[in-house]
Amino acid sequence: MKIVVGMSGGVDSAVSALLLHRDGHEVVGVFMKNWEETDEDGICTATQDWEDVQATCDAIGIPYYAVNFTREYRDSVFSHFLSEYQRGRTPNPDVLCNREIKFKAFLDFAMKLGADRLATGHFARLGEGKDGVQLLRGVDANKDQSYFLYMLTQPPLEKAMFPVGDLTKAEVRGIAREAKLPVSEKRDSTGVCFIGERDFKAFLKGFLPAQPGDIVTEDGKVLGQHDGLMYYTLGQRRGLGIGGVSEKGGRWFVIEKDMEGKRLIVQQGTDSQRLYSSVCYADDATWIVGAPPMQSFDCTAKYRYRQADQRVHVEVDGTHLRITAEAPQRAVTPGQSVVFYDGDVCLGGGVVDRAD
RNA sequence: UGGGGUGUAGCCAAGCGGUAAGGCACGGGACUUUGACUCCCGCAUUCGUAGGUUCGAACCCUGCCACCCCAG
Repeated sequence: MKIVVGMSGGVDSAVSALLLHRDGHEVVGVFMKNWEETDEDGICTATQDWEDVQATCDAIGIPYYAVNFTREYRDSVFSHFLSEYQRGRTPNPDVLCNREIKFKAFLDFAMKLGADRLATGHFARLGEGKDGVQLLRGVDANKDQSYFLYMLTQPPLEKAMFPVGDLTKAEVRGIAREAKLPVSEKRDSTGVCFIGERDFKAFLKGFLPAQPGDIVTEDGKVLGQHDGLMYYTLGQRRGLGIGGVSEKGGRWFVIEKDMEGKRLIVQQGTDSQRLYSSVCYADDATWIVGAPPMQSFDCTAKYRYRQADQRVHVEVDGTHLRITAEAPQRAVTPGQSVVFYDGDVCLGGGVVDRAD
């Protein structure tokens, strides 16, 4: 088979390419550059990553290319990301990036190159179910990335391959080390995909102008000033700059954003009941096999990446969902994705609109 | 300017003669392909200020300054 491997410059995709090459496939490494800016230090991290991809492909002995989807990324991921923040919500750009870029624009590109499949270094697995291809959690529970792939549907999944999905991170590093891949010891990357780690608030400020307002308690007492509601998210505590207000001495958390009044509402203490909710409503529901298991069903869910599985009941109404959690959930945040699982099978998910 | 009170890090706040608790904030790190949460580490040679008493004071005494309260 001819397989295009999306190479990020990291170990996971490098080992993915290596394993497929060893299996005798015709492998082509392709690097995506989707963000043009340099980081705070003025260094274009993409340059280093591209060099790592070249060195890795040379070490494996496969050809490589670089493609640029900067425009597509900006138009179908970043613009939405900004408009969501503008609305005071907290989007997850990476779930969109997977659907719109890696498994759409990039997949199309791979197909044009004549590839049969597109492989990536995601820690997730694919399975065969009676309703089609299943998306499964990666074997390494600690690194499972199926959460970020929940928006994928059958067409892209039929072309996808996740070679490291049934390996642990330690095994991946071990393979890279044995094969003497140049990136075997490279540090795992975090931060928004393609944009990377950076001072998030400062980054947003570069796109969304400051709109100051009051930081107030539930009963309206003004505790301080904030520079823009969009820079904060529910459940957040750092960056508020308020302390020692009362002898209680607890930490303050954001419990609500009053967009009209430009007020950031905070509450003291970790036990703030206002931060918890059992019922939430989500939109834009998507399902791996194209449809929900039933119109109403029980399963487990993650309200954010890496959260422990939560028992929930889901009621489906078109693309709208009503989700009831068995245990109250902390800081269910509009814009974030709720992703459903049945055991190791990722069913799909939706985007939180509001929580009660 | 009569009386009373208080002045400890950015904010709360312990300390009451023996050589500066704690919390919040903040900074750094860990964790992490979103944003958060969480965890770890750091954070006053100095206690409004100037003197004095004492082997030794943030704690005792005196002057001054600032703020608060009650009287005017």
